[in-house]
Amino acid sequence: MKYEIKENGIKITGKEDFNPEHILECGQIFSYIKEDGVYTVFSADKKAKILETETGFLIETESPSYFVNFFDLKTDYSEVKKRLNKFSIMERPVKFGYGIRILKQDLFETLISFIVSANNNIKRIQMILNRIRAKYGVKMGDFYAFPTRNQLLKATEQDFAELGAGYRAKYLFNVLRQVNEDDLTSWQVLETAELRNKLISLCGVGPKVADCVLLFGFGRGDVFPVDTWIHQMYNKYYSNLENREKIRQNLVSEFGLYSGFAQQYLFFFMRAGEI
DNA sequence: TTCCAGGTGCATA
DNA sequence: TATGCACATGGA
Repeated sequence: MKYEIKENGIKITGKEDFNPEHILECGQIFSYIKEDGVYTVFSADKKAKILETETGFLIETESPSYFVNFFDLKTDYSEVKKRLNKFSIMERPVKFGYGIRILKQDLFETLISFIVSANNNIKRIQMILNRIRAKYGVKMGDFYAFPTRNQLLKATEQDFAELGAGYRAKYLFNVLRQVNEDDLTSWQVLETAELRNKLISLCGVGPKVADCVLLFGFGRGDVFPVDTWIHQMYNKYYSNLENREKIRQNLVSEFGLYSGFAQQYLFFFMRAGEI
C-alpha cells in the first residue's frame, strides 16, 4: 500500500492493507457514520471522508497530516500480517479482517470513549458519545468536535447521566478531575507497564479500558485487551479459564509486541460471528 | 421477562 | 490476593 498527500486529502493506492469498513467497524472507534456506503470518521475536532476509487481510496480531509498518523499509514501492515500468520490461530482472522489498521486516536477522546464503553454495547456507546459531542463540543460546520477537558468540566454527574451514561456518569465526572490532556500526552514517554498503572489508577479505568487506551491511543502493541469476546475466543481456542488477568498474561506472552494487532483481528472475527 | 453489552469499584474474607 | 455483587440502560 502506498499513500500520497494531495490538496484535498490523502490518496491511498491498494486495497489489501486499507479497508474502511474493517478499520472502523472493528470496535476501536465509535465516532463515525456510514452514508450511502461511504464512511466519514470524526476524531477530536477533525473529520475525514473515505471515498473508494478504482485503485484504492481517497481520504478527503482538511487535515491530511493528522490522518496520516491517525490511520497509521507509515506502518507496513503486510509485514504485520506476515508476522501474525506465523500463529496458526491467526490465519483465518487475518484473512477475514485483511484491511484492518490500528488507529492512533486522540488520547483524551479515547480515554473518555472507553470509560463509556465499559459493560455497554457499541450502539449505545456511539449514542452517548454523540450526545456528549453535541452538548459540549464546538460546532465545526456539519459536525461537533469532541469536547476538551475544560469544556467537559462544566458537566455535572447528573448531566452525564441525562446523556445516557448510566452509572458511568460518576466515572466521567471524577476522571475529568484527575487528568488533563497534557498529563496524558506527557505519559507517552513511559514504559507500557508504568503507563498502564497510571491509567488504571484513574476512575472508571480498569485493566480492559487501560489496555484499549494503550492500544488505540498510545499505539502500544504489547497489550491485549480482554473483553467478553476475547474471553469467549480464549475458551474456544485455548482452554477454559475464568480469570481474565491470566488470559491476558497468557496472550501477551504468546503474541509479544504483536498482541494488540492480534487482538484486533480476533475481536473483529469473533464479533462477526465467524468464530 | 431475562440476558447481555469491548467492566469497574468496593466490600469482604 | 481473590471472589462476589451492584451498577444504568436499551435491544434481543
